[in-house]
Amino acid sequence: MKYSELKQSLKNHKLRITDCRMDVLAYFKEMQRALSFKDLEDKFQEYDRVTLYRTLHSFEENGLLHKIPGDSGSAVYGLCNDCDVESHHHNHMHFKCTSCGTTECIDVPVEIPALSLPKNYKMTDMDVIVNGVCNTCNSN
Amino acid sequence: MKYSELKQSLKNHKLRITDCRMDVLAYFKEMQRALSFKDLEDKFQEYDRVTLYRTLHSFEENGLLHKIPGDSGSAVYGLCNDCDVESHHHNHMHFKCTSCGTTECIDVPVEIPALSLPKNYKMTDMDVIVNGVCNTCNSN
DNA sequence: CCTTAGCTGTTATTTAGTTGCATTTACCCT
DNA sequence: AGGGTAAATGCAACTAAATAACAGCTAAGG
Repeated sequence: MKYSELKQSLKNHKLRITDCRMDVLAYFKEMQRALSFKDLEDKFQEYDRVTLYRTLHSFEENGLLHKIPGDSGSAVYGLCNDCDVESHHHNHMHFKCTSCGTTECIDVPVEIPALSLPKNYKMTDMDVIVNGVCNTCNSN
Repeated sequence: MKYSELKQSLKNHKLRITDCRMDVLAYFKEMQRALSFKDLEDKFQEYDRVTLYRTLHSFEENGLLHKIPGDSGSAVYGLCNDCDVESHHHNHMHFKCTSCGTTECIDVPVEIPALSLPKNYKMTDMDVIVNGVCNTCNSN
């Protein structure tokens, strides 16, 4: 991904251009899968832990990343497609591979079914996590 | 819930009968919602933190509880309906209230749709977390 | 009873995430 | 351009969450 595009992406989300943010964003774009804090910490030893935490938070806050629910303890983040500072909408699925542990965003829209929720419950949105075995692991 | 029933429930899942396990299980049955480690720690100050952790793990391992994915950092557990040591199957939904933060198991089966997963991906199961406002919070 | 596998409490350690503060930097405005 | 300012960074200390090691105790089966 081109430098100028990354820069524009940060600007679009009202974020200042800094080395750390550029590198982290580029890494997300490159990897095309959900990354944990640990992934970043391993990759970017030149940046302070705290800075990486703050980078993740600012990205999440400004609609560049979304936090993906996971029972694994530490949080995992994935790139948003068309979110901005005002509106977050993540109507896609997440696929978690039980073999290699990686999480990916799958471009299958979550169609909200006519849920028969108990009386007086109101749904705003929905997280769907599909567990299984991914492409790469299936091939081995 | 009767003492003898709780006891039988533990036995059915091949777990020894201990004070801690009886109390924790009773609490889950009584509350009828998902509980976090912190909930237990607050409730049962007579038991050591480590023991409570171990109780949760053993319950999970033996099919008495299932871990519910959540982005909130610490894990949340809900009672299983018909699981045992061998087979876990959690085809029900989870409802997380954005207002009070509690998570409940909703007895609506997750009907696995004809997902068009990317090629060579294989699904084993699915977690569905419905976010919204619950009964009690809606009434206030 | 008595034995023993397995549960418990204690302490210590690892891992995850946050806070405060001094310094530096991006970027807006003439 | 270049200067002022709000924001980002690095560092250090701190809180919280989870796990590990080990010695003593107890449930359950004979």
